[in-house]
Amino acid sequence: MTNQLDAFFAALADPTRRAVIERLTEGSAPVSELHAPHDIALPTFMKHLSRLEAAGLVRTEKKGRVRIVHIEAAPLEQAENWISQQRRLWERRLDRLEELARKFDSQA
Amino acid sequence: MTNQLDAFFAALADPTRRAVIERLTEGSAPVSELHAPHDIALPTFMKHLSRLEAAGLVRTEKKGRVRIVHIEAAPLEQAENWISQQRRLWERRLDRLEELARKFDSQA
DNA sequence: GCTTCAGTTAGTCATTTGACTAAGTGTCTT
DNA sequence: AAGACACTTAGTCAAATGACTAACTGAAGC
Repeated sequence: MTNQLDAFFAALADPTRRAVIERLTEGSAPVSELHAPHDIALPTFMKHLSRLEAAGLVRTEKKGRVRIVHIEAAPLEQAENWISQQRRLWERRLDRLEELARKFDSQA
Repeated sequence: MTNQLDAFFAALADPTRRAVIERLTEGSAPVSELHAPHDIALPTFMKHLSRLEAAGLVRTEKKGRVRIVHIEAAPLEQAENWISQQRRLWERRLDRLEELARKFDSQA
C-alpha cells in the first residue's frame, strides 16, 4: 500500500468490513458483538478488524478481556473528498464542452 | 465480488487505477496515452483498465486499432453516497450523545 | 482455584492480484 | 504489399487475501 487512500479503499472493498463500519455508526461495540451477525470464524473476523484498524477507519481499546471498537471519521472524509473532487473535475469539463457546443451552434 | 460497491472500492484501491481516473477527468483518451506515464508493461496496464471497466468506472470503444477510454460518473456517485451516508449517521449519533450530555449536565 | 469467556497466536490452504515476457491479430501508412 | 503501430492473448510467477482449525493466554465469575 503506497498511499493512505490505497488502504482506505481496500478496507472498504470487502462486504464484511463495510458491514462493520455500518454497524459502528450506531455506536462502539466489543469484538464479540460485532462478530455475532457474521457467519465466519472469529480469527478470520479479527483479521478484518485489523485491516480496518490498519486503514485508520477504526480505533480499538482493550478493557479487561474485552476489546471495544470505535469508528474513526477522518479517513471517511478523506476518501469522500477524493471522490467528490474527481466528480467536480469531471463535471466542470462537461460544462466546458457544453459551452463549446453552444458557441459552435451560434456560429453555425 | 458480492456487491457493486466491492468492485468500485477494489478498483479504486490501486494507485495506478486512481491515477487513470484522475487523468480521465480531463477528458477521454486512447489506451497508449493513458499508459505512457506509467512505468509498467502494457498487458499489465490493460488489466488495470479491465478492472476499471468491470467496476463500471470506465467505458471503452474501439476505433480502428485504437481503444478510447471514457470515465463513467455513476459509480463514483454511488460510492460517494455510501461514504457520506455513513458519515451522516455517525455524526447524527454524535449529536444525540451531545444532547444526552447536556441533559445530564442540567440535571446535575 | 477451577472454569468459562473473550480474544489471540500459529499454521495451513485455495484463490486472486499485479507483475512479467513472448508471440499473435488486425489496422493504418507508405 | 510491407512494415509499423496499437493493442491482445497466453502463460508464468511471487505475494497478498480471505478462509479454516487447533491450541494458547489472560481476565472474570463462582
